[in-house]
Amino acid sequence: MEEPKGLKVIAERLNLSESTVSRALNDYRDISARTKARVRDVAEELGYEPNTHARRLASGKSDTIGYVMPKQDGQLTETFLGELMAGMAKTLAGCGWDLMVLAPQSPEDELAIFKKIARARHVSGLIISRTYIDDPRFRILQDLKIPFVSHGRSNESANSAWLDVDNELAFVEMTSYLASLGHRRIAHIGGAPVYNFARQRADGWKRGLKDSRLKEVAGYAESTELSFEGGNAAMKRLLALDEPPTAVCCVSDVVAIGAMRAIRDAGYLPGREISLVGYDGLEIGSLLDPPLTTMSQPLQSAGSRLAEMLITIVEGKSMPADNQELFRASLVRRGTANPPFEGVPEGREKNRQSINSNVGGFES
Amino acid sequence: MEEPKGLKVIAERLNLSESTVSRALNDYRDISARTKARVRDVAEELGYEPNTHARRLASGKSDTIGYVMPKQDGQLTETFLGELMAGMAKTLAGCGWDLMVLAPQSPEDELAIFKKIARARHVSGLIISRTYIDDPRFRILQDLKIPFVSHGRSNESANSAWLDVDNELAFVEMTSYLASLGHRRIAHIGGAPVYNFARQRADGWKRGLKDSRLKEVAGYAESTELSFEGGNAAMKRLLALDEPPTAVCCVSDVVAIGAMRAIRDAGYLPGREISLVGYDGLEIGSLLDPPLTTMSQPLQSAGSRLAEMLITIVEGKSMPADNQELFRASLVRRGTANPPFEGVPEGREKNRQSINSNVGGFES
DNA sequence: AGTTGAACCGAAAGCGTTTTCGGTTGACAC
DNA sequence: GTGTCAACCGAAAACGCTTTCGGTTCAACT
Repeated sequence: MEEPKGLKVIAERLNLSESTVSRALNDYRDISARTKARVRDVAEELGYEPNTHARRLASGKSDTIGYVMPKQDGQLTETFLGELMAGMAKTLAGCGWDLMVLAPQSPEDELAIFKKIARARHVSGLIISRTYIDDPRFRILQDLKIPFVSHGRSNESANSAWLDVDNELAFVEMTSYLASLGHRRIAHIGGAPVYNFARQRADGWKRGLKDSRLKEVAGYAESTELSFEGGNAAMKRLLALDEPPTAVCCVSDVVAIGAMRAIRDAGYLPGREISLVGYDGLEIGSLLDPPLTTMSQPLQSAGSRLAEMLITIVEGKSMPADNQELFRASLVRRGTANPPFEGVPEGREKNRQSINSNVGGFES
Repeated sequence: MEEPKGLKVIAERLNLSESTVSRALNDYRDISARTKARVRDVAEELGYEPNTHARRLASGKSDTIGYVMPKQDGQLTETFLGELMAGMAKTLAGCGWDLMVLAPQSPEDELAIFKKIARARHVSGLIISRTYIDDPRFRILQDLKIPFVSHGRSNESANSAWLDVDNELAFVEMTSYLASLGHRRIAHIGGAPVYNFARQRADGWKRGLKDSRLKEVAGYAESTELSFEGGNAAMKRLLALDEPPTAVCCVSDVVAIGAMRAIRDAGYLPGREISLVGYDGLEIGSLLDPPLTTMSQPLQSAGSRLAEMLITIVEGKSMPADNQELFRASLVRRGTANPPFEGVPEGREKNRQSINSNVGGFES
């Protein structure tokens, strides 16, 4: 009853040897075109599919890369995971590679996983994300000789492969944009300084200020956790200053949304008394009132590119250090960044309420 | 230079045969405890890690399950992917299994993937999500004899394994809750009727009406796409009715947020003139003003459970039909569901603005 | 003393590929 | 005719593990 599979049957069918069939299928060039065609036909007809494990055992390759999921510390921050992984899986599948998900439960667990991979080699490369300024994983992976590319840079990433968004540039642009609108008191709500992107963004803000010949006011550099509450609390601190800022660059959309809340609670309107720009390009930002101005980063394509880079590295076609790419974020103008407020009488509030709102108006 | 690995070295070290070592490591019971201990010690010392491919080839098992990603049709809907996959990966890793991501680009592509898996058997089971009322995948997978469990039911799921949230019950509760607040005109904004969950939720709404002895008003059953715009448009249609509803059950949080917008644009306040309940428990809902009342569903645990179920099925320890589980969603009371509006004079709007707001007030 | 049967271990046959190393052709030139 | 060189293909050895099938030993029971 069990229909025998494998190279064997197709070899017997054609009076060829298994090795010939194998090479025909793999397009070796010492097999005649005619034979290749015959083999392929029969393979097709039989619905032959090579046994992955046998192939990988024999060839010593695993054709599999792993994605190390960042620790789950919130719901919103993971919005990008789906897109990123879809991008990776898509291009990997195109090359016949597999995507394996690794979800370490702790740093020790992560290390154990790395070590296991280094020995078993059933995964030939890794993609890591959420990099720290000083990220031990870079050294560990290099020492273990596990090919990898990181989504985000680090102090340790000089010789390794990475794909990053130019966070600094994004925040330079963001800051300059606010300055060009006329703002002179521009603050920054940043993330925990262990994250590399947090540093980059803070640096960008500083450079942006400098470019616009603005001085960094004391107390304008806030740092907080990447959450709604964090943004909320940081904004409150900014509002409590003697001279509160008129515009704020936020390290993420979620933080910006928290900040919006604080602004509202203080009796102001985000985008009017205080302008605000977020980062991430979360779709949800466009549903707010007013819709959140933000910088959006490419995600699907990042996943796709990460996969491509890793494949060429694993296959030895390029060196890690030759695979370093910077993507650009782009400004999404919505409703929370406007010229500085000019003390319009209270009565006009109603008219400004839907300022720059980009969501469809009421029709009927 | 190449340090030889494998069972061989550890066998030689102990003057044992490879087969004995293998069985010792796999805890066969015809190996003495003493031998097992010795073997384990040496294995430990050498940092031995079995070759996954060889093991899988020899044993005929793959210890891998695949997760079929839903088509990417939006950003927000994928919020749950990260959590779900983390849950799966976590429990799989606990059993030494791997999680592989499959991202079909089209229905045909999906079918091709299924066929390939059926032949190559390098993945021993699948988890699918986003089920349709009539979902061809159930039959296909059964015909191909690929073990699977679905996250969500279907008309075809009677004999297969699934894990679902009791969508109907959730919407019964949601509707009853609104009725208990005093609402008598309760509408529903549902999703595309191809999705099984959309039907279940609509059914729940209807049953909830009946339970509360309310009649289904003509025009109160809206159906729309699962997006902000969809919810927005549907709500507008409801508002245009001669007798608009005083409360609306929304098929998802995103749809509810769109509906909120329409309510605002019509000059009303969500949760005052018109109450609203969403579904999904998205964290972002709590950041809105007023914060969105919603039903939240478990996600991490769902992923975890899905994985567990699939493993027992793949290992033949239980039948698919014996693995059908219903989770419950729970009501998250926030600010958009309140007793019907009693025509309070316009002036009081300011006071009601932050009704039931659950976000921290202004302190300083 | 012979039989039985645990308890423990080794030999060897796979598992389904890839890949190395030759071997056999036939053509073509010398 | 002998040599040479492509062009094709087969035999067989890996790859590193699992698992079946026996074989030996030794205690315990007739």
